[in-house]
Formats: sequence, structure tokens, C-alpha cells
Amino acid sequence: MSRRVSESTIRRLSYYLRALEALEGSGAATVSSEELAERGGTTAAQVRKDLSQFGSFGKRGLGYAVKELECTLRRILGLHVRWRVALVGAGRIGSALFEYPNFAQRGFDCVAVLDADPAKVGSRWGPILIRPVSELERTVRELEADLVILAVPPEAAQDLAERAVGAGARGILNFAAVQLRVPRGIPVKDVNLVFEMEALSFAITQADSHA
Amino acid sequence: MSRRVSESTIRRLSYYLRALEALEGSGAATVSSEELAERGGTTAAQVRKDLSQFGSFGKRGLGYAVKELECTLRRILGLHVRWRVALVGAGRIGSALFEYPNFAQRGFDCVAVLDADPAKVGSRWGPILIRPVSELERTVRELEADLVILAVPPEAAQDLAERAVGAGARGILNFAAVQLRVPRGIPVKDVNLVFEMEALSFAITQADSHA
DNA sequence: TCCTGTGAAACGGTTCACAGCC
DNA sequence: GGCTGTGAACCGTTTCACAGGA
Repeated sequence: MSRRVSESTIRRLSYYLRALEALEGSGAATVSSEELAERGGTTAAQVRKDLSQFGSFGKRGLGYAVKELECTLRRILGLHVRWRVALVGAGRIGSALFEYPNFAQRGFDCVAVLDADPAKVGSRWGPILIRPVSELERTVRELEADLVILAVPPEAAQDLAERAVGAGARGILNFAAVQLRVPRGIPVKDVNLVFEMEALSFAITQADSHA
Repeated sequence: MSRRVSESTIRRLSYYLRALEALEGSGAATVSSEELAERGGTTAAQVRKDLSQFGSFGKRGLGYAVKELECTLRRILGLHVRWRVALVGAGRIGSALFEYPNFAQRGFDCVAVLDADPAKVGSRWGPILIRPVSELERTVRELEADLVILAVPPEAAQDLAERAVGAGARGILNFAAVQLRVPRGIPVKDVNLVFEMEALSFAITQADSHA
């Protein structure tokens, strides 16, 4: 239960969980690694390897119990508790995230929104009052935010990350196009749409020059 | 020049490019693999390996010429041409993307926006008229969109992807939480914020249970 | 028979270490 | 001396193939 688990495994676990949720809706009680693989975009052997890192959840000859496995995956991913999220940056991306219904549905509660723009500070997003970024530390500490989302310009990201972690944040979702340096043990996930677009651009260009 | 290049290499190339852009601003003419590694969050050896897959761009004893390497990377990534993008889904995420200034700056021009909601169809986003999704094929074909961004509910994504590709789209940026099945040779990049958040949740939970 | 769980083999990516050029 | 370019070693991940339980 305490081995090193790869990033790719974790991503696939999320896919499996989505697949199981869909399956439960359709009433299936049991599912094979084959079917899970199909929906998760991988292979049956990979599904079994992934799951076997955490235990033996299937029945040979039968497959996996949908509801049970779903529950197990939630627990493995740490989704049996709710997470408190502070959103830094009330711009376009911030507001899209804030209104994203799946977010709360999946166990992530936005408990605070902060912004550097004095024009935004003090206004409300639903029940949430927008605070100045100067209050980042206090906000994280007092509201006990576990996770911080940085939807800010790249110049500001490093400083805000350090302050957030100093105040007790335990993980960061980073939308800024910089490689953040944070203390060991603080996970950082980067989301960068330009990078993804550039990867598409590369793949297409490559395919062309190869043809 | 025609080897199989890994996803991780491409992602790092994007980071290197950002680093070079920043360096150019600061006036440095030359840069070592060491420094590039620092900014890209990797190692010097990795930088050299990554670059060596495409040619020899450095001078031994000296390093890499900033401007030249920047230009080379742009060309490798296929960013020497502009890309035509059709955005499907004019919701929160769609609008955030649409207004994202870096997007156009990096060579991606949004040439069309489509939505399934009749209330949105016909309204304007700046110069762009929102079209009904029923016109997806015609839009992609007539406006010669290379890339399609799917910011739509998961149920709709697979169908739209197939239709977009059928009409000539060459790559897809997918915000829906489903594994799209597309013809061989069509790159798909998935962006899923919930997955990233779940990865954070997992990492923190894991760290706790390990302590 | 069916399908899981898992060692072993194959593969691919990263790190090392050094030869080669400035 | 400094720093790149690169084969070789290393290491983690995926695939294979099959033993074993339902």
C-alpha cells in the first residue's frame, strides 16, 4: 500500500473512476478489466496492474464489483474526504473554475477567492467575498485551505506559491507557465493550455514532414 | 529528424521556449544547458538529449545562442505557421479560452465559435458570430480550421470529435472527461482539471498515510 | 471456462560519463 | 577549461503469458 505510484497510474485511476460512475448509472453490477480498459483508453493488463498495486479487488472468473471498486478508488485517491480550496486570481480562468459544477461535485469546495486587482476586491461571487492577495497567508490559515489554485500571471506565481505553502497549503494547481519551486512533499500540478496546443502543433507538423 | 519523440520531450521543449523568450527579454545572447534546465525544471543532460534529437544547435564550450535556439524550437514545434482553431462550446471554459491573450500571441487564431444552445447561437463574441453545432462540418471545412477545441459535456464529445475530424480537423484539444476515439494520426490532448485535482488529493493522502 | 493477479520479458526514457570541439 | 553531443548503463513502466481461484 505504500509503494511509489506513477503519475500515469494515478491519471488512469481517475479515468477508471469516471468509467465506474458511468457504469453504475447504467446498472451493471460487475465489470471486467477488459471493459474498464476500453473506457479508460488502455489495456486490460494495465488495468489489472494498476489496481493490483493497491490490493486485490476483483474475483477471478467474474471481474470487479462496480460499486465496491468505485468506493475503493475514491478512497485510494483520497476523495472520501472533502478538500478546501483557495482560488487565487479572479480572472477569466478563475471564474470558469469557480462556476465549474463538477468541481464541488467531486469533493472540492472553494472556500476563498483572492485577487490583486483592487477593483475586484470586495465584490462577491455568490456567497464568496473576493479578498486582496495581501491576505493570502491569513486566508489559507484561517479557512484551513488544503489546496491552492494559482490562476495568476507567471511573474506572480512563484511568490504566491511560497506564501501559500508557508501558510499551510498542501498542494498547488498551477495555471501559470512557470516551473514552480516548492518545498519537498508539496505536490504541484501544472495546467497550461498553450503547452497542450503546442503539442498538437508539433504532432501535426511532425506527421506532415514524415509523410 | 524523424524519430519517435516522447510526449515528455515535447512538453519540455515548450518550457525551454518559454525560458528562451524570457532570456531574450533580459538581453542574454547565450545560454547553457545548465541554465535552461534550471528554468525548465529538469537536468542539463536532459536538455542536451532533448535538443540532440533534432540536431546540434549548441557550440561546445559556449552554450546555445538564445535567439537562434528560440527560432529553431519554434520551427520544431510547428509554431512558425499560424494555426486556425474552431472552438466548440461557448460556456465558461470556452469564453475563458477565447479571451486568453496568450493564445493568439502564440500563433493560435480562433476562427469560429460554435454552441448547442440556441440562446447563444447568433450572438457575437467580438468579431466572431456564434454558430450552431449542427454547422460544425461546414464551419471546419469552409474556414479551414486545423484544430478543434471541445469544451462540451462528455456525452457530446465523441460525436463532435468524429464529425470534426471527418470535416478535416487535424488535432483536438479535449476538455471533456472521456477518452476520445479518433482515427490514427489525429492527435488528441486531454485537459481535465478534476483529474489534476484528484492527483493532488492522491499525493497528499499518500504522503499522510506514509508518515 | 472465465477472468484476475503477477512474475518475467520487453520497451522506452532518464541519467551517467566521457569524447570531442570551442 | 568549459560545455555540448552521445553511446552505454540504469531504472521505471508496459506488455506478455500463465498460474490459480471462482
